[in-house]
Amino acid sequence: MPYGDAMSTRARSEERRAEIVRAALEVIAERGYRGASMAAVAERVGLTQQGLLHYFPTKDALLVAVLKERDQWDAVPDSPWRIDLLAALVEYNGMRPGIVQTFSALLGESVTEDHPAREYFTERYQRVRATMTGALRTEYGERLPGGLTPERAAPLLVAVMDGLQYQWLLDPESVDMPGAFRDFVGLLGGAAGDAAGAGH
Amino acid sequence: MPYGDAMSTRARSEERRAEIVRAALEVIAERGYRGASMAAVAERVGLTQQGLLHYFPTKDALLVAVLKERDQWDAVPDSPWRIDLLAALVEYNGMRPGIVQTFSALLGESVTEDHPAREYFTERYQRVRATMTGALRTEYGERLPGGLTPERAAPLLVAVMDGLQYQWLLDPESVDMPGAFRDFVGLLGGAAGDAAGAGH
DNA sequence: ATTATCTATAGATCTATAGATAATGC
DNA sequence: ATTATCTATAGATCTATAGATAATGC
Repeated sequence: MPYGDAMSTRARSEERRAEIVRAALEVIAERGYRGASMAAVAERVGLTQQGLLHYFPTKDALLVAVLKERDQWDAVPDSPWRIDLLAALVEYNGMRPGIVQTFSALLGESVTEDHPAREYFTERYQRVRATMTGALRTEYGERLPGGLTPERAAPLLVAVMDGLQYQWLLDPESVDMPGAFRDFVGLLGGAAGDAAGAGH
Repeated sequence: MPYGDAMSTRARSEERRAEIVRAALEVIAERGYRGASMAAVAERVGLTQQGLLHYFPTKDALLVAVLKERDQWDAVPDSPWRIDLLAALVEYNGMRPGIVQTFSALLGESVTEDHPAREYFTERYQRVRATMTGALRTEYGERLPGGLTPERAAPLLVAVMDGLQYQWLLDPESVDMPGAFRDFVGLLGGAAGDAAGAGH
């Protein structure tokens, strides 16, 4: 029994799959999806390209697994998200540039034609905007600063998260991603500081 | 004289180059940079791939020309930008999804390793954040809502612009990019509406 | 002379299929 | 039987080089 334990074939297979998905996340972070080759992923787990195809019969099948992984990752339940949890998530993301890079690269590619992740991101954003709308309403009620409603603030919240990721990935020294995100939350909360132009 | 006019060889050459760069913008919008082939660009201007290499001897050389084009495009002079001009730019961008898609795809790819546009975007963002800081200071002075300074608001402004582009490209029906951007500007200006949680 | 293009082609990759071999689990 | 891998390989691409041909501009 070369594995030295009682793991079933099925369990070992699942573990191998997970290992492959992790490798794929890395390779996509480095080269994007279109630039990632099955051979590069295979090599990273010590398989030949054809051995990898035993687990994921096409490149797209592997991408699907990667995207599923993401959904579990920062598993935003459709239910209640709190804004302070969001800030904590951004803080946490600041400690794992690899994952952030994988999905920022995928998001960027996804706007190109026929990209296999396009539908995934489109639907994900609809869902996330709805979730954020709910979180904002719970936290701040119906009226936000600037005369905004939760519906109108939600896309901004999402945009800030994504946009900051690009600036931070390109230049982590110059951009304090979690700090900037808290700044934005403060803006929505109408926190301290002055109203516009008041002081000087 | 097959061209029927007095255009010099040099001028015709320049025109051909411009034509090629336009084609490259399209192909990159459709497939990203890594996914774009020189042959696809060549075909679009009615050349063979090798004919194209006469004008741009490598794929990277063509990318450099594309990025230069961009700098002229929304030529943000290092000098004064006004916030209302920014809003107008976002409005204008809403009418040219092709260009937005080209550069959103490039930005996404640029975070991957050894991407030939990485340095370009890193430097561009440093410049743009500085420009925006100046514009915010001119417009709103030293104190912004939420206790922000122009320095801290600038990365948020940039992030909102980029992030909204992705949401809008993926789902133009659901996202009013220019409207959302104006919402954000209103937030910075401390416009109408209530302070946090005031009403309900 | 220089410029604009073309044909031919080398040399790398890439995805995916076919089919073999060995080990594992009923 | 099923699962895990491998070798071999077809069939597409891709970038880039070499070298020819024809037209343009001193």
